[in-house]
Amino acid sequence: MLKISKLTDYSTVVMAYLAQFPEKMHNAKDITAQTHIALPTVSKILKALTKSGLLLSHRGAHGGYSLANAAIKITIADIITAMEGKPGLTECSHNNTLCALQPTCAIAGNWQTISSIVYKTLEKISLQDMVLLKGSHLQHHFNGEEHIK
Amino acid sequence: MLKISKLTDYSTVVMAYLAQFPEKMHNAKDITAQTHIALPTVSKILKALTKSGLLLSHRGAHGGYSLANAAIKITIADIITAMEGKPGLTECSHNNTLCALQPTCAIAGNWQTISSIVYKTLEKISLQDMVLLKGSHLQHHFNGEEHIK
DNA sequence: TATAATTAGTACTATAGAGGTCCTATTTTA
DNA sequence: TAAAATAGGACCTCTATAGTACTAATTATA
Repeated sequence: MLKISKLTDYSTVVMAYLAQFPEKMHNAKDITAQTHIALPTVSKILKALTKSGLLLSHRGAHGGYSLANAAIKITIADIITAMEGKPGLTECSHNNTLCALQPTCAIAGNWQTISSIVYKTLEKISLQDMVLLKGSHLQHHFNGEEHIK
Repeated sequence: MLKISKLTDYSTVVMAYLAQFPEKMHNAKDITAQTHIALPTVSKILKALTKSGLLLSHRGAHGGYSLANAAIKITIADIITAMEGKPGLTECSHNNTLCALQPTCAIAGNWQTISSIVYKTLEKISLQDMVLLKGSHLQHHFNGEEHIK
């Protein structure tokens, strides 16, 4: 149902936690304790986010992870992209050659457009929005700007 | 990667085809021939869309399917909802009780908001947009309205 | 009224992908 | 040198999706 994966979902939880103490270094065990996500899962997420450049890692004793950028510069779109690759609603949103229907499909171009609209929407929501503003404020944020017309 | 399912994707192709000849009745075999989607799959899709009220069906000889409403009244959101249920980006977008993290999850409310923003975006795109306007026009349609701010 | 055409409904199977776990190597601090 | 962490895979299990097939019900028409 137009879902992001559970891992991606968890990633936003983890990122949101890290964003609350941006200057501090957090190790996987610490994050598990705070978020109640299983340790191996947290570990997997942290590795993926690091590889994509959203987190910085530091090995060894007193090592851990921290945000690579300010929370206001990191968007929901960034997190989804890091975990799942660039989002596209359909196969043909990226790769025109994959779909067998392509030659007769009248609407392929539209899906690329729609995907990009959704992506831009997600790019407008920062990690900071998630953490500081909490639910209702985010709502006003968008309503106030007449985001959806 | 934030995908809709293949069946849903096909559904939009089928709906778009039907919308090109709204007054005519089309049977499953006809639609298969035109869209190049396998017959059993087309059949499955047509049944689902009928059950959700997007299509009207007529049994027996010379029976078939036709749009239940004008193409301009049917939105992409309608089609996705018909095939997959109301879209929500995360588990907790609908059901607050499902997620084990809920008590400590700081961002659940935000996902509900974001899901609803995405949904509203998809509600703004009609089947008519898909069929008549074709790719580039749809783009202008949204750019012109400064849809994404 | 019989027949052919067509949808309705249900049940089944196979496959891919997601989620989750664990092990070993590497790096860094103290 | 030892302990504390992350890095990087390998691996397993389970679920949901996609696709298929079969039978029943309905309708037009000859």
